[in-house]
Amino acid sequence: MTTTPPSPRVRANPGQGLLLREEILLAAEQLLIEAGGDAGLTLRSVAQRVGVTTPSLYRHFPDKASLVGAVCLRVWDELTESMQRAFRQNQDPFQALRDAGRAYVQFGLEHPVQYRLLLMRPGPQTTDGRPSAQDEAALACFRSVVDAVNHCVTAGVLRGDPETIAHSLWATVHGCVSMLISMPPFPVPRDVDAFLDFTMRATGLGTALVSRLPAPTATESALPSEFLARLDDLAAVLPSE
Amino acid sequence: MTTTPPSPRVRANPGQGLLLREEILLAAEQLLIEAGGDAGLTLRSVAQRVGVTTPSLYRHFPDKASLVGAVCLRVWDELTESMQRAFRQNQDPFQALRDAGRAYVQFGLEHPVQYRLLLMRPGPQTTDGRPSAQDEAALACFRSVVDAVNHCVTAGVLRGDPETIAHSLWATVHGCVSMLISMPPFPVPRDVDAFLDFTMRATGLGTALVSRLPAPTATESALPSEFLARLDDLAAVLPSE
DNA sequence: TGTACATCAGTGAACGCGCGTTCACTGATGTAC
DNA sequence: TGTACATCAGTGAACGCGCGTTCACTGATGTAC
Repeated sequence: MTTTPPSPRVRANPGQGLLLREEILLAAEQLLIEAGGDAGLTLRSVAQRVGVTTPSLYRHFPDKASLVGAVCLRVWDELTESMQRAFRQNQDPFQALRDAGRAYVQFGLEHPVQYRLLLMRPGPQTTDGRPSAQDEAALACFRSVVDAVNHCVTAGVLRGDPETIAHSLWATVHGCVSMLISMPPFPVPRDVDAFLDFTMRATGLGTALVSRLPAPTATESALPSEFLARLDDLAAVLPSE
Repeated sequence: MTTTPPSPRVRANPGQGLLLREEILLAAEQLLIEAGGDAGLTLRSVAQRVGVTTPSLYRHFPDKASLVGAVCLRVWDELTESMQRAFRQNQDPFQALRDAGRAYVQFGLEHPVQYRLLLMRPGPQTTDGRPSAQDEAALACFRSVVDAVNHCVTAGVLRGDPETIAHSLWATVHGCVSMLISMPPFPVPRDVDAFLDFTMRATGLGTALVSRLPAPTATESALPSEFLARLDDLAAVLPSE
């Protein structure tokens, strides 16, 4: 956003280092987007964008990984907030889950580089044994989804283990985002909205259905005609607004 | 696999360059796995593993990207083959789709680095305008899924646009794999198999259900109690083996 | 009120590394005459 | 049958680049006396 020109920078007073830290984070995120990922991000470019020399960044972050990590932490908070907004704005817990899913997808499509940074990185980016601040932000985000699923269970819309269901729902929306922003070398859906609506409805209703099936049941093979006939009946019951 | 020791290499005769090309590809894939991705792959390491000097690789591949691309091409073929095996071995088209999905997930979990290379790369890796050999291999893989969906449509199990449905199903299994191999900083499912079974059943049955709903219908908000009651009836119809 | 000092944000120059890639070459082979 | 030659897989040394990071420094500020 704030394209600070490389004007001669006024030196911050002692104790005011946080201001520059803030500017560095903003510039880093912006350049992350331009570079398409952390591999393409350069400390030199961050320093230049802020209007400062490169070693100066080391007053605020011990190394490049920490800088990127700090950006990620901030993005996690934004993602969590946009989902929790959906939770707050819905009375019905199933509807809340659906809107949160949409918020999640929208966030991913609007911030593909950041999304990739949070959720599509190669390995477990652990620096040491215990969870980092970034891990905790991610965990908080996941927990809020588990809570929302739990409300559906309490309301009788879903059944079963909330954490497993949350993982399943997350995997589906993550698959949608991931597929759309990674542009694998085969055709992108002609109608992205139709694709998203279809997938999210199928997952939502399918989860409601499957969570009602006896838990450790053997997997169904073919779908019998009686089942298909009842599916047709069921479709007629759903309200169309 | 074939850990060729750095023994003094016998020079191939003119016209036999393909042998070394084959060895290079094998070594490259192995080192790709060890390095965790193409960013960590080094031409020097490939050459060393094969037992040859680095510039020698340039007799077989114009640059590093081409070498990685050639590995990808091969992996696409393996993935396609493992899914088509599932298609061939099933009479019932819905069951075929389910088994293909399982084969897909299994492939991804067993070859995480390669999977990431094929389906989780940053941008459209187009060198020029027209599709590369890798693009065509990916397209062939996707087409085979569309065909399988089409069989389900013909059999009356699914309804609607096969390509949209294929995208939707692919997104779901891709989400599962992607989530499991990327290890985002929140808890991995306690029981991976239960998670996978649940997700794939929900998607399969949900897709069968939603494909029966009037196509461009408004989205359902809350699930009415009548719908939930019928879901219970429906669950009783499904055969358990 | 003036002065010496500690603090610390930011500087300028450079190090050292590993990488992809290039270049002129070598030498064993199959082939044409 | 012998000889000159074209072919081409592989070599050895090096280039040049951009990167993260380090180091000794500078100089404006607030504060203690």
